Amino acid sequence: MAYKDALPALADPTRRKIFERLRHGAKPVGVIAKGLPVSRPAVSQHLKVLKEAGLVDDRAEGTRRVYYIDPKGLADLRRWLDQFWDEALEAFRAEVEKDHEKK
Amino acid sequence: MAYKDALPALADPTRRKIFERLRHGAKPVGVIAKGLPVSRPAVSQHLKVLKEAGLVDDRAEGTRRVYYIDPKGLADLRRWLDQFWDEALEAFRAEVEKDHEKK
DNA sequence: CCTTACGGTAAGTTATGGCTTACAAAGATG
DNA sequence: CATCTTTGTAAGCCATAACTTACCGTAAGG
Repeated sequence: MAYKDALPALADPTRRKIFERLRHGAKPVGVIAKGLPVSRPAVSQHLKVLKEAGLVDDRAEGTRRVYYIDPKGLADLRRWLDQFWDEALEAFRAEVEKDHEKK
Repeated sequence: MAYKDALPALADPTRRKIFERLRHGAKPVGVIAKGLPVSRPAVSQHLKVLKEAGLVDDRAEGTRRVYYIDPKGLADLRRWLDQFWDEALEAFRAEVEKDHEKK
């Protein structure tokens, strides 16, 4: 069910940048925001969306909040995609078949 | 590169319904629209977005346009996701490690 | 032909979502 | 304890995206 949240979450370019920045490891909000073309509060809001989608999680570290990728959301997305993949490919083969018949 | 179009395309719930309706085979616009809570022109607009994202393709059949899933867009999305998956999982393991150290 | 069925496009409206600035809370540091 | 750092939240603004109705082109069929 969570892919319904993950897809909109990853649809936004800025949010994708944030997400991709965490690919190699955890980072506090300030570090994530540094270099991005939006304000730090904007980054906080994006992180909230990503968290609600199960794509990231965070942990307190003093006054900082360290964010890292949560595989849960990614796994849900993969599951949905894979389930689709087989059926869609099969249907596509049938389509190509029809196309060739026409000629 | 096309995953950047595929993600926003699949982020919309109505568009996902349309896409999922084509999972098992091709359908003309009218059939797709039937049962959906939006007007037929809206469906046409959604199909255009899906097509530009490489997620569907269409073929003329008399006065009808038959739409079907194009594996191309789906494949791009899978590739992006898989590439992410390995690195993210590794980073997550390091995270859990740190968590346990704290205790 | 004339009409009917089908679907794309244009124009306009409205809701949503991403951004900003301002503010508040909570831990570190002297 | 005062202050500084780091972050989340609130309120408001604005662009965009999803929808509607109206219209047009095109193929089928009497």
